[in-house]
Amino acid sequence: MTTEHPPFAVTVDLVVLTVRDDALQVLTVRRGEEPYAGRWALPGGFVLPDEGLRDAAARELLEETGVDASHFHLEQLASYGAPDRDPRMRTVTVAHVALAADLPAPVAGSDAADARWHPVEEPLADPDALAFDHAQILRDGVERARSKLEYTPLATAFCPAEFTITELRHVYEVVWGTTLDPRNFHRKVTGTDGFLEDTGATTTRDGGRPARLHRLGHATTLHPPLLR
Amino acid sequence: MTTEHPPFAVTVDLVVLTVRDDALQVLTVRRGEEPYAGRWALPGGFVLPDEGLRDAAARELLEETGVDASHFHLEQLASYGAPDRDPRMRTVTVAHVALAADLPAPVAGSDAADARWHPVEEPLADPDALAFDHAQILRDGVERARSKLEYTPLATAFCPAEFTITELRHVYEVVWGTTLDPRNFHRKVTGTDGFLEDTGATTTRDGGRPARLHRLGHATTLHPPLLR
DNA sequence: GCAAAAGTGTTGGGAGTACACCCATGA
DNA sequence: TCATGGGTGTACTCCCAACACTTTTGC
Repeated sequence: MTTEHPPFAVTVDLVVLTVRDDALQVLTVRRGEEPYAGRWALPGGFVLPDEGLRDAAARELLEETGVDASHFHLEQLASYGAPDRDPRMRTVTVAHVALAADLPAPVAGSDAADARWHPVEEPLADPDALAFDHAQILRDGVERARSKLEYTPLATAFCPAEFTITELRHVYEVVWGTTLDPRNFHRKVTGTDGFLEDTGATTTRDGGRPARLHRLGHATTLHPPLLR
Repeated sequence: MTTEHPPFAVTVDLVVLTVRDDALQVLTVRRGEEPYAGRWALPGGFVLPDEGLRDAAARELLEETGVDASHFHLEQLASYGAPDRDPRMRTVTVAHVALAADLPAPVAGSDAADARWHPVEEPLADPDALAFDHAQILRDGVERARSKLEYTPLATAFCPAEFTITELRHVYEVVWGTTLDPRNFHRKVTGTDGFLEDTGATTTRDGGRPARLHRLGHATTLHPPLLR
């Protein structure tokens, strides 16, 4: 190491995903300041001097959604630091992905004129749909979520604490954009050790015969995985 | 965003892995300066003012090994930014993983008193074996490499440009710490479309009947994956 | 010839798929 | 009784692990 330490600004940006209205949706904020004033962007902000990266992401999440971050799955995605990614200064952003069950309506933050859920399809198709390099970050975040559904029980992060197997299947179908055989899906997830825990309760909220309610079991990875 | 931009130092650190002497080994440098002077650490250094993150990692790799980074597989791993991870200042490091075939002997860099290959076992077992939080970074990097072998053709990055299937199998066995059936492995990798390309040449460098030499094919992911 | 490694054939079991079928509720 | 979704049974296919066997070299 040399004695020079070029100064950087370090931010966190968040890809907050949920399943709403049979679509995978991402939380976006409308920027109130230059650059990109009036454009949609991912929520995020500067890391504070004595704050860890994950803490900063959790704080931003709380500020943007008004809900305690301990109710989310939150993980680091990747860092983006192209020299020209922010016209104001040299900035490195540490992007995170958060997965959430259906949330209260988002609240506008201090420097966001508006906050809204958007289906991911449009910004995924248009690289200029979001400010900065946020379209690329969104692409990477969505792909992370899609692949993690294969080999972890993370689909449950999109569900309420207690859920039916059909609700879980809907998450897979929406996130992957596929259809799955309900019978085989049922057998597969109930047969994967540690994936689901039967609460004993039932519900008829989906119509038809009462469905058993489950909660997340102790597994952290799925053996065998569910493949797209 | 507010108008305050706390200053950070941004560095890159490298988990450079190779297969040598039937072991997975990592490139380490002995630190010449405080803090942690005399301790082993991962190679790395500060990102320059007009340099991208990947460019910085490639430059450090070149400085530490003396070999052109275009001959490596290099990918971003994760970022580490705990407020107290560097006693000198607030530092965020963007860790990368590099996978290499057997290399020329490492060269000591400008601020590294010594550079050496180490089997990964010892630093993986001892959290204090490396300076800073580098033992954690190494753990994450090794796990990344192990899992990527399952669903990408990345094992070839540990091989010379042309290699036999037995040499490829040795990579899997060493990185995963398992043994694999030579006959089934052979059938599996030759049957996975795009994994390998037959050069037509043969070699007897492994002894016994001549083995066909292969190079990496056009596949970027493995269908189906090879499972540990 | 013998040892060593390359490569092929065969077989049995386990997992995924497709789909028939029955169960339990609301209307 | 009918519609709707929950859940089980079954047969077929395909992949894969296990291992016998043949091929081709160096010594």
